[in-house]
Amino acid sequence: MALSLSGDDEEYDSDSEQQRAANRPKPKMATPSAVKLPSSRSSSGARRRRTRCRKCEACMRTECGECHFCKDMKKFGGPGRMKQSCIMRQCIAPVLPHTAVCVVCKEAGKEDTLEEEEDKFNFMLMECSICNEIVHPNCLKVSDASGVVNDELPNCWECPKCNHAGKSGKQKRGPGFKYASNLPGSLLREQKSMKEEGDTSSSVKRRPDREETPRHRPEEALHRPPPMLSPGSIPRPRLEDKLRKKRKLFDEEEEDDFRGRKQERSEEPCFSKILQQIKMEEDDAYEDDDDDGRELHFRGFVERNGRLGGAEDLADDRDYKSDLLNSSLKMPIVDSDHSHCSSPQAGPSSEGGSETQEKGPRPKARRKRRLPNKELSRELSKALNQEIQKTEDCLANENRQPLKVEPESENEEPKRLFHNSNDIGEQRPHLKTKEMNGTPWELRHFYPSQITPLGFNRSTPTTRPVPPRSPPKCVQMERHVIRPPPISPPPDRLPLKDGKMHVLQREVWMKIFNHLTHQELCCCMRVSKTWNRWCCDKRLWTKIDLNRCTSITPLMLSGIIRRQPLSLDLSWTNISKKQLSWLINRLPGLRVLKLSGCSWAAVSALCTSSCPLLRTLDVQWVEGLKDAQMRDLLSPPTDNRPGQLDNRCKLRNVEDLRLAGLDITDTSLRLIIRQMPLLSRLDLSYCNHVNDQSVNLLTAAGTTTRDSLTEINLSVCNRVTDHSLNFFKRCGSICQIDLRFCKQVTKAGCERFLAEMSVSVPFRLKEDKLLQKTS
DNA sequence: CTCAACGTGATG
DNA sequence: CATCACGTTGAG
Repeated sequence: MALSLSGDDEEYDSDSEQQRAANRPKPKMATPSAVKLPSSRSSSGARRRRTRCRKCEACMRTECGECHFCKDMKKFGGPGRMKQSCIMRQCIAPVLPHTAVCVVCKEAGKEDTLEEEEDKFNFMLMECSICNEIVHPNCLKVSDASGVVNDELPNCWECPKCNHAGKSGKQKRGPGFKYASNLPGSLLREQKSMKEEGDTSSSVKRRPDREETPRHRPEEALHRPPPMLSPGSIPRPRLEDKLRKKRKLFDEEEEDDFRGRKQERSEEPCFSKILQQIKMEEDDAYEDDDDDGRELHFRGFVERNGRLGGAEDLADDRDYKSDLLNSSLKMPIVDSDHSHCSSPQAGPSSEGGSETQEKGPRPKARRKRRLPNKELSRELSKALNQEIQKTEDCLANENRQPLKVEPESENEEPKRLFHNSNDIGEQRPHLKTKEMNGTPWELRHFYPSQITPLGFNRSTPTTRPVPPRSPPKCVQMERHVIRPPPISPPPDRLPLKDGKMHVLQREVWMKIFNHLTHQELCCCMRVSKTWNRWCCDKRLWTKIDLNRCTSITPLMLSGIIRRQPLSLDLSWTNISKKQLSWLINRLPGLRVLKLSGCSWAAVSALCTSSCPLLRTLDVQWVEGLKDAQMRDLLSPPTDNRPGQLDNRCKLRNVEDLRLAGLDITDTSLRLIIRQMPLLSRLDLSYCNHVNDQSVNLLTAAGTTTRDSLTEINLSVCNRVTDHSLNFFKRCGSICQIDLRFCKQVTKAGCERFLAEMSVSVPFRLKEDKLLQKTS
């Protein structure tokens, strides 16, 4: 990244001067801001500036070249005045600098030298978010005053001193204190927070963040369920039933579990035997959960406290899959590389103090979740939001549909429904369909059932889910920490109750976990902190299927990122462009992406994001995806400054392309032929514009598809005739030609093809008009 | 040393 | 408030 463009210096200087002359009459920054500290944090001297972790998704990414800050950079031709990191590269877990030392013993963090989690914590450097002091917890001889570990930032806590002094939250926190979740790199909104309502101390800190942004609730839009999805694969429960169903997912007990105390967790039937043995990292396991995984807790809390009417419904509308994923999101922050993991934790921290008390003797520090200090990287957040908003706006325009969308009013609606709740509202996916404004949009995509005669195991058309309205104002997008997926997450062995270690090593457990379904994995993740961590191993989540999931929530998105799947199925979901874009940018290794039935608005995220490793792209039945859109999808990035961006097709490595049901013509096919040299499987079924000429193109001399194509699906392409079969004879690698339900293809034609091919490449008719190479 | 970019003050 | 600007810190 450190592209050195020193040659620009002169230009920079002069430019800078000019600019200053123009914009800043008085360069009066006499005071070096980084040195002179505001009085508010004079208590303990200068803060150490944090630095990139270099490991998180964001850090691993390259500069987008498009954001505000990138554009400012000299290497992108900007003046270089702002000196800010690319918004997509904002580290989500900034660490203390290597040079940081304990104020007491003057030594660096020593956690690496220790095995025991607890030791690790005691010997790692912790920076107080209030007084900024950096110490080894062990060096503080305060016995029972507990520090409050901040989950959002590695090595960050409220030290016992400050915590004890009763300082709280923002008031005491230095103004510049940066929380990871504030970073644009983690732009998802948080879904935590209900429990925080009862959290006296923290509510002080957190409420403001919420209250400052009560106006729009992007989530409500996101959670709005699409109209009646009724695919066979996933029964769509009635709202009232969903909660129950969802519970079934894990176990009947779960519910009680969550309603009640988490200690009962070990009752989960599926593993109860083992569980008894496992050292309950109990409170940890749960409370450790990352913010985004707290919905269930949250519900428990709400119910327990009886504060919010209607809390019962909270999860009711949650989609089956969203529940699955969300619950599985309950990952302790500890799975990040930063090992404050060892730190003991408590959950909802000071909820009326009950938590802490109940727990009896606790380790020194509790964990507390905090809402990000919004003030802090506000700028960056906004930068990102604006970028996003910009694209969304453009998109909205370009996709202007007959019916108008009224995001504002849409977003208001839920508020009335859930008065109490900024927070609740966002947790509820369930505005009733009718509240969705009856947008014709979804209706227009009601494909007649007859169009799905084939037993594709692919998505078949149904009603489209309603796309989430993009939040009218991005400002409200709160941040959500996403931590990189753990790689072989420690520890190596499972701690048992008696202090011993389980005989099986992690990798053996992993083999076992490998046999579990995702549901079961989610179940396991609630067992203990260790299991939680292990079960989030991305090896266990290579494929994530959210097909027809009515509501893609931020929690799910972050869960996906953490698991870094190779294959992601978002078909027939209402994912938004913003969400998809966000995802893609964070899934650099994605191989398979299924977006069938999504809106072009969403799919267009692919135009601006790059997924170089994508092998399979399924965009069948994507609303509004026609030639023009296909062009956008396939054209190289528009910003082609030399040496800056890859000017090859973003989808150049796609081997399997599914375009069923699209109104595309040969124009698109030409592009595809040119841009996807590796294309091997092509699904053009239900493409009414596809005809013999299209096949001619695909198989023409000089095209790569001629040799690369192995399977082609032209079923229900009524303009394709027997003549196409002649073209296929030129295909060197073709193994399967699906012409089922092509009215103009005759059985005789197929048989003629078989006969003629039999000399060189024997084919057979697997089904009527389905030709397949034998052997 | 250079480069990146954090954190915060100044400005509009 | 949002945005710009920049001294300085931190990494290499």
